[in-house]
Amino acid sequence: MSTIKEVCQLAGVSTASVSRALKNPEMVNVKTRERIFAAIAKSGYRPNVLASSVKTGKSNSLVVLVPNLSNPFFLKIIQGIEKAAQENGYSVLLGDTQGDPKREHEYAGMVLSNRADGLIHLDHSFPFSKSDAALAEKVPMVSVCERIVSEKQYPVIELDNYSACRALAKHLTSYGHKHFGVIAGQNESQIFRDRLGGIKSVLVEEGIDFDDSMVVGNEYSYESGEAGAKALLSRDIRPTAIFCFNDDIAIGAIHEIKKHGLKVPDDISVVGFDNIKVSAYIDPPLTTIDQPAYEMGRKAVDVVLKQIQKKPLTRNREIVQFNMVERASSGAVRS
Amino acid sequence: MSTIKEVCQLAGVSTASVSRALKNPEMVNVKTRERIFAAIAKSGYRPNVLASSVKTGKSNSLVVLVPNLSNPFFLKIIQGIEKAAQENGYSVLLGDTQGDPKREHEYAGMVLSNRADGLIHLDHSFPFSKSDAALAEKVPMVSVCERIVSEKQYPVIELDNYSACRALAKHLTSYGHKHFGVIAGQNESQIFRDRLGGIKSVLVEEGIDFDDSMVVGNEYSYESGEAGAKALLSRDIRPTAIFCFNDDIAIGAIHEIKKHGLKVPDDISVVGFDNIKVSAYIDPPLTTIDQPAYEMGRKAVDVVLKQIQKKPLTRNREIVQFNMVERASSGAVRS
DNA sequence: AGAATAACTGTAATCGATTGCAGTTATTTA
DNA sequence: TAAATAACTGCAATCGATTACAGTTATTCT
Repeated sequence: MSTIKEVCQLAGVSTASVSRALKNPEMVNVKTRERIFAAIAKSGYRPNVLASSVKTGKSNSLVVLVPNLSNPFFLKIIQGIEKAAQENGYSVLLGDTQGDPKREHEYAGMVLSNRADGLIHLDHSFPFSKSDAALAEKVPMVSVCERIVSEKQYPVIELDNYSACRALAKHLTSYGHKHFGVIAGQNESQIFRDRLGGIKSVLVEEGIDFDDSMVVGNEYSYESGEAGAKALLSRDIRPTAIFCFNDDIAIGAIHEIKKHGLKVPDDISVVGFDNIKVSAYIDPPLTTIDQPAYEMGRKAVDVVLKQIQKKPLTRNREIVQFNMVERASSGAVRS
Repeated sequence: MSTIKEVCQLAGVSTASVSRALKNPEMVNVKTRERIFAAIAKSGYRPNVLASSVKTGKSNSLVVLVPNLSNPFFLKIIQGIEKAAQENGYSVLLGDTQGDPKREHEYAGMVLSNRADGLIHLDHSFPFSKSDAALAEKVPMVSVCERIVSEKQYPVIELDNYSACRALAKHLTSYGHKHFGVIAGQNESQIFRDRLGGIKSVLVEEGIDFDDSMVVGNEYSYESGEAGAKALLSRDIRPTAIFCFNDDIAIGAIHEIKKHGLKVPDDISVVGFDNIKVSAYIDPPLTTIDQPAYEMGRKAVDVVLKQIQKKPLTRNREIVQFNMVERASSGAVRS
């Protein structure tokens, strides 16, 4: 690997000029500039970005914490993040935390050790360890989907989960459903409260009874969907419609329901959340809430970059639009 | 952000001792060490990893090039990479290339500019630009699934695609199928040749006619699966079994077949490749080849780390085991 | 033509670490 | 107890850049 010095030698100039030729070409005379570029080409010189980072104090990287890389919904967000980062000259450090606080601390620490300039978190946990909490105060950090629980209110890109679930609930009640089940994901999160709140608000309006024993599940996975459906099907009053808090859960639930010889939506309607791609391809195609995941990723980058550049944020919570996608997994209740 | 100097002041020692206390604790007396750690704790000091990287010449990062982040199979590989990297003190820089050579060059360039120490490529293209080719000679690089096309033979972690497809083909011929279709992914790759070769070898043995007009598709996606199935269904002699070169394609194909009012597997058997998680949950569950994606990711890290540490590689091609998973999407041909 | 200004370029300090070498103190050994 | 050795510790050079400042040359203005 050749360094800036070798380029100097070849071009007969100082390191300063080489550095300027690359960063601020207009500062150096066109003739010398050409000589420098020729030397760069000949030597195969590549600036050591780490060295420059030490001097400038900017690593031009963002670290992204993902609770679960298997979830295609997160992936779509990450794609958006990655693209936006790249367009802004940033690179993305990926941290698959599996929800493990130790791993979160480790990855979050990258911002403290100058490996990254900012942090995008796809979860609600405060990712720093208690001992790092003070240092974390001024760290550029955004969360997507979930609000981070901490004293300081970090910016968040989120959906109006309450309204989205109201839309789903209205959709189902309009079909005449009266008995509902819910298969949730993490049930200590704000998302959980918002979504369940949205559902309940509609049921109250419609005068439909609902109690929390019909809420099961605590993980966003196919398996949890299967287990949740199994549990709900064994109830005395079997629900005729099930809200699943993401599409993976819904896919698992549908699988289980069919295994019991029941039909979706004839016997039970199922709705999901996220609108991952495969949801349009399963049988029956899934009614769900479309979240603009890619856009959310891009927005997260915008926000964290603004923080890094110490530009003011117009707002601390960015609400993105949802869209209910009606497909064949939901239908009229069978009389 | 406090630096090593502040810790020195607090502890009353030189920078050398602080550095040693962190990297080689046994080199410094236990009493001073304690003083240093106390000072570190008090100041909230975090070593600047970039500064240390400049000195040591190691960034402790790997860059991973992914042609398509939406593919859950790649994700599983990435999970393996990420975990193994983390265990070895490396972090992962993610590059979603979308198969675009420009983006590949850009990400591959990270190794040349000291941002990363090695490169894991999930595709077959040579990721460096022609102008960087010379510099790339000694870059630690591995590919997973696909062999990189270049003069130099880079190590690869791959499956015995030929044998895997032979297994699928035997499975289908044993069910009496005689008319086959293939929906492929990229059809200039080694994978394509190996897989098609495997299928054909069995058909030849069984005396079954097959010609290349029954091979369609050029992308690993649901849409391509749909389009491919549509094309195959319109043929004069409709295939009774379709090989799909990944599970996404198979899912798209099944969707399309059902849309035509046909049944899987009664009318048409469909087999996939990869065994992504959702394949067990679709209807009918997919017969496919299980690839140990997570393990492949881990192995890729092993190999690239060996290259980085200039340890000898035992072999240049690591073949991992496949496993045919028989599910309900394949069955006897209807008489 | 001489002065003022603009346009380049180089010197050297700096970023925040790591590490070879030498110096100091403590511990063994004879 | 003196000499030899081991165990620490600090000085200062170094990694590969960036950049304030000053110095030099070229251009413009009166």
